[in-house]
Amino acid sequence: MTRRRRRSFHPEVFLTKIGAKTIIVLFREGQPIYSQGDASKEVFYVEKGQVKLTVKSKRGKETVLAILHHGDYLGAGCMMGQAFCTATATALTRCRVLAIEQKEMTRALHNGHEFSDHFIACLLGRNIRIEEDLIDQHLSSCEERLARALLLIARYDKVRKPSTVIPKISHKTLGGLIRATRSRVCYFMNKFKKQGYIEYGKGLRVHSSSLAGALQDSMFSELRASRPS
Amino acid sequence: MTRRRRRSFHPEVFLTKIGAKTIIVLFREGQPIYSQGDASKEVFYVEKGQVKLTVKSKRGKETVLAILHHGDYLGAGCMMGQAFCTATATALTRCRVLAIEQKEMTRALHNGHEFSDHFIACLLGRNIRIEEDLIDQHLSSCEERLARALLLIARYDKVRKPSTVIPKISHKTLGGLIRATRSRVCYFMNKFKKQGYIEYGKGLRVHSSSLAGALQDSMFSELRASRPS
DNA sequence: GACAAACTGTTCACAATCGCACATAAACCT
DNA sequence: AGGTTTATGTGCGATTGTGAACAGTTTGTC
Repeated sequence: MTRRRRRSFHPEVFLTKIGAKTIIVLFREGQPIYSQGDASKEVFYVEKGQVKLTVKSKRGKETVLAILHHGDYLGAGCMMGQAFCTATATALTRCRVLAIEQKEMTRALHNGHEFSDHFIACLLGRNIRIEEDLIDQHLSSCEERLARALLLIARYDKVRKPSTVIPKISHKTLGGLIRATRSRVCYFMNKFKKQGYIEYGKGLRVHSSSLAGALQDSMFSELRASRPS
Repeated sequence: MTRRRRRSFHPEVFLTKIGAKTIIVLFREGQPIYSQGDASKEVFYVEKGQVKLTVKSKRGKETVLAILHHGDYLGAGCMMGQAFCTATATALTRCRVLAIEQKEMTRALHNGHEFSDHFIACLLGRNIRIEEDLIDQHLSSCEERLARALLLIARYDKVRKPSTVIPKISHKTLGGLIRATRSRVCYFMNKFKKQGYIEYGKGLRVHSSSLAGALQDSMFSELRASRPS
């Protein structure tokens, strides 16, 4: 499967080199980076940490669009002239984020092709990922979706094997992510726990190789092997 | 809302200008453009017509990922080094498609910034659209999803008002698109018909303004106004 | 430590949706 | 036309998922 390699390119370094105005912002756990409805005038690049993207409907229901990691861009909509943020971005962990004004971003994209290549690769990667999420929604059962979500979050952790620790992600958040109610998530989490796929209480540990068993004959059964960055 | 404007840029013209090897391919209604599992070595640009993107799971279930129109790119995964097509692309109508080899695509992206700007805009637009689809999956009812799907397909038709004709899209296809069974789609289609939102039998006509009423207090209630290209 | 707030575990009645089955109806060969 | 295939209309039992409730647990704060 295709995962982004060549982390040789560092936007921060490049942007500094060409003298682009950027600001490094640090966020504490739980702090909002931007909120749905805010004016959107800058793009954010996640250098470290995890970010939760949520959307809430008029009826008050809230859902989790994605969990983003280092190397992902946030709020790119403003590059298309979107005046307002369509989602809320919240730091799930301590985050180090690069804020880049739309103008500066455009300038960087026009300075050689190094940056535009990088940005295109990011967009393509994100594209592929959201499409997979959509496919998952359509073709997988609730249980499979949860398993996949856990595996995908786990793979972004520092400790690689045999089990990885996941930061604070509540059942409610997971429910929003996989389109299920909290009680449903709770039910399957305990099922996974009994089966020894995960353990929790004081941090969550995912045993990727065994949890991957839950995805055997679904799409995404290859999640076992691959690793990030 | 943001919809792609400035159709002033024509990939075909640009690619010819820089002497890139491209092939224009014509497809008949129902003809496959590429199939899930094929080697992916080229990107396709839809110049005219509508294309259905489908994915089928190991268990044999099939779902519709998207319906693409003129101005959309297909199979961009190969730009990220994906060796195989993850979906099947089928022409829904007569189509005029530009096939661009991956190498040529890269070359074009590095020739000035006109093309890379255009491509980035397309990717961003597609990104936004898939994200909306995902949000729709999470927050809307089956009935709302169907209404939205019909509105989105209708807006790409030539005849603009007051009602637009949609080409051959079966209930099964619609079901795949909105994550619902055929019988469910049939039920709501007849409900919409009774309410006078749509009419069909020998081609489908969508009365956008009234059908939009079904989306009043959902997200996407702005679908009424905007128009494509 | 004590209190409040947020998160977790579990249950249950009920609504939405699925997966069939069957009957037509329309479209497509030859 | 006749026969085949494909699409539509409709009903129904089985399944899945919802939403609300309530109790227990952890976390954060003063």
